[in-house]
Amino acid sequence: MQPSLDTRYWFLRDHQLFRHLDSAELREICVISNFKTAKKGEIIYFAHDEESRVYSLKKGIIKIVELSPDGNETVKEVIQKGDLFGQVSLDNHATDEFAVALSDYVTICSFRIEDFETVIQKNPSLAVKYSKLIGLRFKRLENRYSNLMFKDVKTRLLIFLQDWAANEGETEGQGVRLKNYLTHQDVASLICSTRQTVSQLLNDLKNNGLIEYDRNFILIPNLKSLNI
Amino acid sequence: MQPSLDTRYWFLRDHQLFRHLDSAELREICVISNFKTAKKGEIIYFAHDEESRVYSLKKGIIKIVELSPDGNETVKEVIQKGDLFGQVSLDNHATDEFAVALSDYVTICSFRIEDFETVIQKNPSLAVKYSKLIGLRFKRLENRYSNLMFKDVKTRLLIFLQDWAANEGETEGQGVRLKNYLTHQDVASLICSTRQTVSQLLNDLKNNGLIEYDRNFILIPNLKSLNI
DNA sequence: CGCCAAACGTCGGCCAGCCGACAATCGGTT
DNA sequence: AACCGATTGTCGGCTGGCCGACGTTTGGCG
Repeated sequence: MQPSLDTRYWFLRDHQLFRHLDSAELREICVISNFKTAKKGEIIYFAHDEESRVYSLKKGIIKIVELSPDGNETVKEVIQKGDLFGQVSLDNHATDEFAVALSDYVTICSFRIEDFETVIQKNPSLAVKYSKLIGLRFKRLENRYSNLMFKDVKTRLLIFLQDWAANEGETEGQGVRLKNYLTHQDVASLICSTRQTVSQLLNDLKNNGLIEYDRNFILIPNLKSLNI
Repeated sequence: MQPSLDTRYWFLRDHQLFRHLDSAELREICVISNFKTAKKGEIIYFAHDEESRVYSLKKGIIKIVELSPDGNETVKEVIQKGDLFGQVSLDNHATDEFAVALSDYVTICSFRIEDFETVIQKNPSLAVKYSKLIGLRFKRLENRYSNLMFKDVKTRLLIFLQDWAANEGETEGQGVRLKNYLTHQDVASLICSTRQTVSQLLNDLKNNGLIEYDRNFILIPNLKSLNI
């Protein structure tokens, strides 16, 4: 089940958080780490049904989902390779989030938060890096919040597409191609709107020649023409 | 201008973040700290017009304000004694936030983020505490975000009042009394609504006997009757 | 290859709450 | 005590986009 210590070592070594550690420190972390794999559609964890953990995504794509008050699932975040998730605030509060694999071959690595704290205590520079990482996420969330306050749905969708393109787009000619692993419902949930509205807006964009898409990809022929 | 080292020492000693440090460590921090005072209405800092700093509010109440795209000021946060603000994410990105004193005798203490990082590096347990502090703020923001998505304005206002009462209310008989230092505009901005709507809703509550208020105070006779 | 659930497309009704407008009230100032 | 800017009270009109409804398309699976 668990990969060998050697494999773990190499997994961890290329994480931004651990890169600068020397090899003895890294081996120590290998011992407390825990790996899991999953394939598309699988639910990876329920935060509340085991001890609190910090997770890091090594491979694949997942979404963090929370059940909304009305029982529907809402997507809180899409996690990319290298991102941290789970109890990043290092407290023990239960949440009703869980993660869903959006691609095959998802690999995640986790630490009990107690262990993780110990590691931070021993490696102060890791602590600073970790603080900065959380700070960055804080800013991202602040940004989303401000978009939600000031921008209408159409603008939020355009911003979303641009961010997505910036992070994962592969340039194709003058444009950008995205692998489309999100449903309209997912997108709606991420930009705080509804499936119908997203569907409608995407088709508007398509009809105006600003994007092409189907279930598998989104192509933005000219990023700059997606004006906000 | 700056208070004596002794005064600083006592200021810092009762901060949750520094409480557990021994006195030598604390004295070191005193040296790199910087104090400022302000009175009601004064603007305390523009984040972008000096080097990046982390601030801590020692005394009084302030609001963190950002100019919204349309030029109006929006209140991002109300800061209480002991809270951290400024570049808590420890990066150097300029923001166009500033702080406004809402009470007289505001005292804040600040560190250059470079210095603050050094302190963290030297005190790993401080690092963990700091990470947790940011984590906590992250959760608070997440919570606001989720309210904004799922609750209507009336509910957001009720939640706001309950939080406010929980944090700063002085019990009075069966109820809670709040010092009202926020304008309707401030409240609107904090719960993402408009002045008019807040005004209207507060008067509805008043007419239904759920609260009493004027410009100086808000009295909630029975917290539980403020049902959500 | 046909079946079925999941995802997408499209329409119209509807309403929370934003917005402009203006009056009333307060509190600080000279 | 009269003045003035800031804050609050109140009214209607207007609309973004939510919501239910229903049909169509897709892709995975037996």
